[in-house]
Amino acid sequence: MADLDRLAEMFKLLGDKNRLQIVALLNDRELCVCEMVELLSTSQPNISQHIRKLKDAQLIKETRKGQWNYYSLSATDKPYLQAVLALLPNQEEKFKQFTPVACC
Amino acid sequence: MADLDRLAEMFKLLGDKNRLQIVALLNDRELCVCEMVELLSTSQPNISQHIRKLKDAQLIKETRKGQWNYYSLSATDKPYLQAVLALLPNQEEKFKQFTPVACC
DNA sequence: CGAACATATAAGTAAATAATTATATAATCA
DNA sequence: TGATTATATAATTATTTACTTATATGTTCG
Repeated sequence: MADLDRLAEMFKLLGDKNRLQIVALLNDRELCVCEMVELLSTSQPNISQHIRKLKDAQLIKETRKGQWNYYSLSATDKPYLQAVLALLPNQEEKFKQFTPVACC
Repeated sequence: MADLDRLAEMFKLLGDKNRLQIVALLNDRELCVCEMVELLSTSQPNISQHIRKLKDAQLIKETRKGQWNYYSLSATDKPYLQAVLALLPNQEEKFKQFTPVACC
């Protein structure tokens, strides 16, 4: 596949509000699924499915800690990704308003 | 709309093979519709519709020259766009293989 | 072991999107 | 003016995508 096509694939992946929000949050710190559910106010399966797409594209990686799956950005030195991360607005506010729920 | 949402919108717009190709080509030089039809090997209405989306988002601008509509990148100093353009692979090869058709 | 919890996956549904086909508009030129 | 060319728009169809609901898997802990 041509460079341009792969770039389009990446843009498509990031061209979703929820997925881009996940990437932006992970740019600050790693998170488990239930934290993302809280932060994005959506359902657990919805988060899990977006995560899978990001993982399939190797944008994020998973580390299990007990019963929790934590996710973090993977290969931040990967071509393109660094440039994209630089565009993301800071997510401090999101975290400030965030009161961790029982699960995590 | 939040910064992040607008960024997602832009990624979605660029997350299409054909539209990204158009932007990449326009990064080299302005083109009329029939040239894009040739270069992308797709139908004229298909090109026109992608162009409309790019124009609505003010990524490209139109200048009519006689019966031809030429398009070029608009406001290349716009936030984000410059960073995105820097990621685009060079399109020289595409132009080399391109033999302009009767129309233009 | 079995209940409770965290997460993933599968199946189904609804909405959005791209592409095609058909038609309209606008400019040129004989 | 009428034919031709370039392009836009509208209508339709097909595909893709996101989301929901339901269920399965894996871990912890009594």
